[in-house]
Amino acid sequence: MERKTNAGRKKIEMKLISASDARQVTFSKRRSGLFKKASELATLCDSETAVIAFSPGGKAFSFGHPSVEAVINRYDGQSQALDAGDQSVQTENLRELIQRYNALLDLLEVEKKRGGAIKRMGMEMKAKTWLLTPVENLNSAQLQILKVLMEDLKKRVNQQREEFSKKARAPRPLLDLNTVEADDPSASNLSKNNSMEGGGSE
Amino acid sequence: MERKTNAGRKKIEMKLISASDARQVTFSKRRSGLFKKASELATLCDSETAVIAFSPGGKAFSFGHPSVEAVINRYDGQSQALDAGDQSVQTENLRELIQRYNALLDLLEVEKKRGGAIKRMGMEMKAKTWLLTPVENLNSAQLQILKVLMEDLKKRVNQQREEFSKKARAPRPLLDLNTVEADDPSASNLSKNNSMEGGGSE
DNA sequence: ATCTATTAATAATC
DNA sequence: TGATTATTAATAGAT
Repeated sequence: MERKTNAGRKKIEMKLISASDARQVTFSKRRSGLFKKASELATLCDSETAVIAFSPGGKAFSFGHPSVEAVINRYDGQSQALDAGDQSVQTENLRELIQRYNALLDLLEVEKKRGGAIKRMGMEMKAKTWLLTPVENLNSAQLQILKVLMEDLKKRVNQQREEFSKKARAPRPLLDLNTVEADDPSASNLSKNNSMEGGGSE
Repeated sequence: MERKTNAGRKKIEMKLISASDARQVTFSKRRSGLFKKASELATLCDSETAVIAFSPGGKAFSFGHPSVEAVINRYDGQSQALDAGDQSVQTENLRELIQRYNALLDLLEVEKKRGGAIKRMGMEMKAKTWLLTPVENLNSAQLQILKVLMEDLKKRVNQQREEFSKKARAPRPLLDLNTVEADDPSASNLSKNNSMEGGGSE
């Protein structure tokens, strides 16, 4: 007969687990536990909740209710409605959307001039045709590409934001276009942060 | 002696707690528990972790290691190293960046034409000045705005993408410059409903 | 992956 | 809000 007397659970010190194997195992167990807790919180309290955790191997795991994206959007920008659906505020949203969109257009027009030199470096749009298509009519693949483009720019923006966050937490003015105009020539250097991005194998 | 015997813990059903008071209490308790778990995961496994939860009252609570911002950025910006920093692949990145950026410029130029009518709706850029500033030199507030602009477009893209996904699962084809793929052991969709939104005082 | 002995979290109550 | 306590739930260590 086998002895079934396990040592059972023991208390552990709250510090980095040095053994990488054990660390990976613990990560797996606790990740699922954490996600379960998050799920329960969402269920019991109808709370919009999101959890993101990177494994020791660099792989991303996430939980979100109703979705990670939704929670993040709500979190870092009151980006409330804007969705098609709230008939009540549709008009207001439209106005705001137009305003933002135009700002974006102007910004990019300027960037185009700035990038004149870059443009001349031998670039030529490969698929100019679909770029003429209204966003609403793009196919999945095209939208995927467009998404990537957006993320590139967003990333640049976020990096800069982090830099500033360290210095002083911005009051989060959100779309007060009028208030923002003073050119702050406080150029800062990016301080590269992490190393192994591209999804690791788990 | 006084009687200290209370009922103690009991098993509860995993469904929305109808009594708003109890729901708020449960949220508080479980939120702290969730954050503690997240904190432990980060400590034990050196895992970059972030948790965001909105209370029934609509207030946001968050935990992040090393910071919510950092984790989110890494999460939805699985883009390569477009940053200055990786000397090794700098050239490659530059080429790619230029390509993407030009695509973005062209796209938006087109969008500008399309939106001609919109533009005429009485829009005029208020803060054109800072739009001329290189992204690297924008201040925090300006970057915040820029970020919002990016998200608007990204959002539109994502919405469309979802639409297509429903109709026909796209094989996720060409130009997979870098798929932003994160495991989402996503969970259960709860029967969303309960109202009581709106700026709550916590 | 599974299985316990324990520890940790927490529902009910004050 | 904060404690207290009876129980349930999570999980460290071993298989």
